[in-house]
Amino acid sequence: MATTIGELARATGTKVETVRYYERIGLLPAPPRTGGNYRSYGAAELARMSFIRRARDLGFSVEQVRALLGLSDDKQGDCASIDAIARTHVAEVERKLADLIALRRELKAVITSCKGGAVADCRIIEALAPLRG
Amino acid sequence: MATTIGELARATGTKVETVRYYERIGLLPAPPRTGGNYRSYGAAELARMSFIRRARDLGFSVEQVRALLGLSDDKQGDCASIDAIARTHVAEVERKLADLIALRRELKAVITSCKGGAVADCRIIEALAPLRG
DNA sequence: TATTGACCCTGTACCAGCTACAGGGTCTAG
DNA sequence: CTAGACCCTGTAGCTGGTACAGGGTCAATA
Repeated sequence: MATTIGELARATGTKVETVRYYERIGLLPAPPRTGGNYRSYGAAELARMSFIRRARDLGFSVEQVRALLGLSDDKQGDCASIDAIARTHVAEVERKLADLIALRRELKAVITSCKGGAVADCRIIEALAPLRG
Repeated sequence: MATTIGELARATGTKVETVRYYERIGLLPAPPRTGGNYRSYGAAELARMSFIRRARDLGFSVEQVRALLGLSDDKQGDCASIDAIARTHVAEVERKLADLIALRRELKAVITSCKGGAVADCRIIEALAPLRG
């Protein structure tokens, strides 16, 4: 049943160093050790690590994951706080999305019509340095 | 004509510490100093700082900005390398954009239908912890 | 003239979220 | 019995700044 840190990492698609890092910052509890001082993980840690990994993949910050874990441990608690964290996060994602779309538009405007001439006539450089234009 | 670091920062929409940081990492040359050891900037530095600021705003990395500055200093050089950097960057932006769109789709799937019940029945937590489902 | 307050200086430490060593120990297969 | 894959701790590095601490300078005002 018990797995090593390497197996846990492989099973959750993380790196060994990352698992140790999560332990250090208190996301993952310190597991028992074997005689040779190896970390020995059970099913609960595997589930917790999967949860962390999935939440991180979805872009939740480490602090948001910490909050989600704390809230999810309290089974009697109210789902509303969890919902609030998720909605805050989706709002952040939508803001970033809007920023990137604006950025792409500007970048494309800058890039148009470089015909490979000399730098002195480069439109990209011109577009980047409005004070010289 | 000569401006202080504070004026340069205000004129380019940066912070004083950031200007000093750019000098430290070699993006902006170290300017002459006044008798009181204050940095004294001229028009060239202002133009360079504007360029840096605009390129950073457009999401170019510091190393990309460094390369663009190096290339743009060589007026006889070929515009093609500049074009390549810009196209690489726009490709990165489009990749990030696609990632964020996928992320938003997944997040929204996770969020649907939280009715404010107990955490034990929270669909968000369920969606995040596939191993428990 | 003295003193405030806004500005400037250097140097260092800190943020997120890992990642990459260095310099060891342990375990397993051949 | 030895090679190699794995594990351990601890520390330093990455990006792109930001935030002090502990001072110095300069212009205006009382």
